[in-house]
Amino acid sequence: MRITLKDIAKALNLSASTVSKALSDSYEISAETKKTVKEYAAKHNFRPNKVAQNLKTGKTNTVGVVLCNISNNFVAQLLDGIQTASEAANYDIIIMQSRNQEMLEKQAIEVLRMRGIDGLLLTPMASDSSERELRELQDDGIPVVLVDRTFHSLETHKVGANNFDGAYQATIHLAERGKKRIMHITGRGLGVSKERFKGFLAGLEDSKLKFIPELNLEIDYAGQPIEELIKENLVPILKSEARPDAIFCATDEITSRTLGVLADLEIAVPTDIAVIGFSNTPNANALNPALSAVVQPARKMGELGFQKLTEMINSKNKEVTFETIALDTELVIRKSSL
Amino acid sequence: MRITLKDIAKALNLSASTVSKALSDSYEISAETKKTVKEYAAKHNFRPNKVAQNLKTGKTNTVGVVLCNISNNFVAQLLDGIQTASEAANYDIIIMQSRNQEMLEKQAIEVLRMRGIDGLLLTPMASDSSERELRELQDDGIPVVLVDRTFHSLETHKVGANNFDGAYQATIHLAERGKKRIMHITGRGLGVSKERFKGFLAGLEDSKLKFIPELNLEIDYAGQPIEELIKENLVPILKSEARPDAIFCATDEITSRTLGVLADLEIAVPTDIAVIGFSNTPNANALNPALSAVVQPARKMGELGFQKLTEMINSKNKEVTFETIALDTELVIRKSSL
DNA sequence: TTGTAGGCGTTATCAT
DNA sequence: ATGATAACGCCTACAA
Repeated sequence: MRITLKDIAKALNLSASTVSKALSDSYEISAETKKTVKEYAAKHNFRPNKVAQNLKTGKTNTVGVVLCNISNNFVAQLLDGIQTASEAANYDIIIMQSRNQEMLEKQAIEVLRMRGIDGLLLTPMASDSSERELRELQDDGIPVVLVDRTFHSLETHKVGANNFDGAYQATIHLAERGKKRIMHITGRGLGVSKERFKGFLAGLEDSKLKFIPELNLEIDYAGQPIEELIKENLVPILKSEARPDAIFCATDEITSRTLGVLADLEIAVPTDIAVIGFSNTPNANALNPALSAVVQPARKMGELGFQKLTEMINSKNKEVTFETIALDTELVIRKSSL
Repeated sequence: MRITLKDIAKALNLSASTVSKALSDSYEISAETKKTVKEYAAKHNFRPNKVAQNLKTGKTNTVGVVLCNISNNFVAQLLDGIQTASEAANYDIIIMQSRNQEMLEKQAIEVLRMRGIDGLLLTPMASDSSERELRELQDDGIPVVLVDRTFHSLETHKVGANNFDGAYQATIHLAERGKKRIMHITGRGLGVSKERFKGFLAGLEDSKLKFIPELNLEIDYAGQPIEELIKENLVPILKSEARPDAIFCATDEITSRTLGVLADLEIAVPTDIAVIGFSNTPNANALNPALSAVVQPARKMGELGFQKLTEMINSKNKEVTFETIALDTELVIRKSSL
């Protein structure tokens, strides 16, 4: 069984407090005692009970991370950045998924709160999701930083990508390649996609292209089989007069799926239709064809978000002015848009 | 600030213990008192402090999950299964990544142990990684279940895939398609790949094909840029007499990367070389070309692993005979191997 | 330099 | 039906 402070104290004929102090290298304790205690502790593989420590000190040295969906490449990379930063700062992180369900998001926040964390990193589902829970957390003195979804209404630091500009650049690129009829596919109700749509429109405008309503497709993510949905919606458009010569996909998931659909339909990309989209897939060049993509600086976003959070944790009760940071995306041109 | 049991007690002129009992619906408490207490608690948004609860009861209702690398499709799906099962069982899970570093694996286990968990789910890095830490956990009465990497030496329940058979089937498939010179690419030191290699050899043998040593490539995962490594090693082989007419890739990562490399080299798949491999990518049909794959039942594996774990948690001190379960893989034929 | 006592928030036991 | 008390493992004044 696990050994406790008391056990050590008893074994060495010391008091628990002496042992505690010895282990934390208190100046009050003699070198000799420290040595004895530490040796004994090491030998018996003593580990302080964090639960008890937490209860006493109120500090957990742990940051909670609630992500919408770890399977997503972008999110996985974001997490990677968070983890890198947390290791450097010597914090533990507890990861939870909301799986794009607001109930689970709320629940995850609650669990973390009850369990004890020093701060929370969150990619909120919607612009006002879990607001109450988040405010309560803040009222308890636990800072929150929002990542990716910077459109959320909570007042705090937010770190995301420059979605407008990413979409703008991709659109300009297509226009420069001579595309005239550019389709836009996005997910319904995703906050980030709003900015991307604006960027798309601005790109069209600056390229003297008109926005074609028939070529604007909004997929409802909630209805499970995305690929089916895309296919159902896309086929009639491709057969119609409105047939596009390029597609801009606003999200990671949609980009890959659209490519899959086009491959299924044996539509040649980019010959028949050029494709570009937001995507952080690490396999862009194994896709059919190699994918031109707007890449988000996911790792950096994670690191920066974490950094902002620890800043807040370590500067309690100071007044801070909150920032919203939009990191630049990168346009990586491969074959699919040429 | 957060409200505590005591606060409620004070406010209602009750004792803390009465409040505690009322909230847990103890039969000792009158309906009326229960009602008052619960209403007050709800109104003031009381949440029991789990840390204190844990300290007292020793139970955490939490399971630790240590995964090697969440970015991997297979692992992400595994996690999905674990999470589904944990939600059903009303357990919280704490996810940590070992990122394929044994030190981080040990550390993650330690953190979880100190923090308090009722059980651990682990995809161990190597066949004897973190053995001491795991045994200690078991000695503390905290059960451990190993997932995916069933070759680990710890005595406990293990849930993985039938790697031998998956590889065997893929190899047989290639042979049936008339392939004679089948290459094998795998990762160095990955435990699961050993079984897969055996299956590959058995498949060759049963197809009356000989194993060609020049067509056996072992990639060292640790050295970062996998794609570069594959390319470096593959190019000379493709130019040589030994040129294969098919490739069997033993891991998810290698499969995607190999496809990317072949695309870069403008080698036509499957015309020039057929490809099949272990892969759980959700974008198999967006790849170039649509990928034939050995798919692992990742979600099921996660669910089953979690289930085994809760079984152990709830049947403490009973003697159990440990099983090692090998779930069947699925061979999904698409274009790349035809 | 070391020890004692009290408390973090909860629950369990034993009174009342 | 309710309350007082102790305890979980640790930390920290304060006392010795």
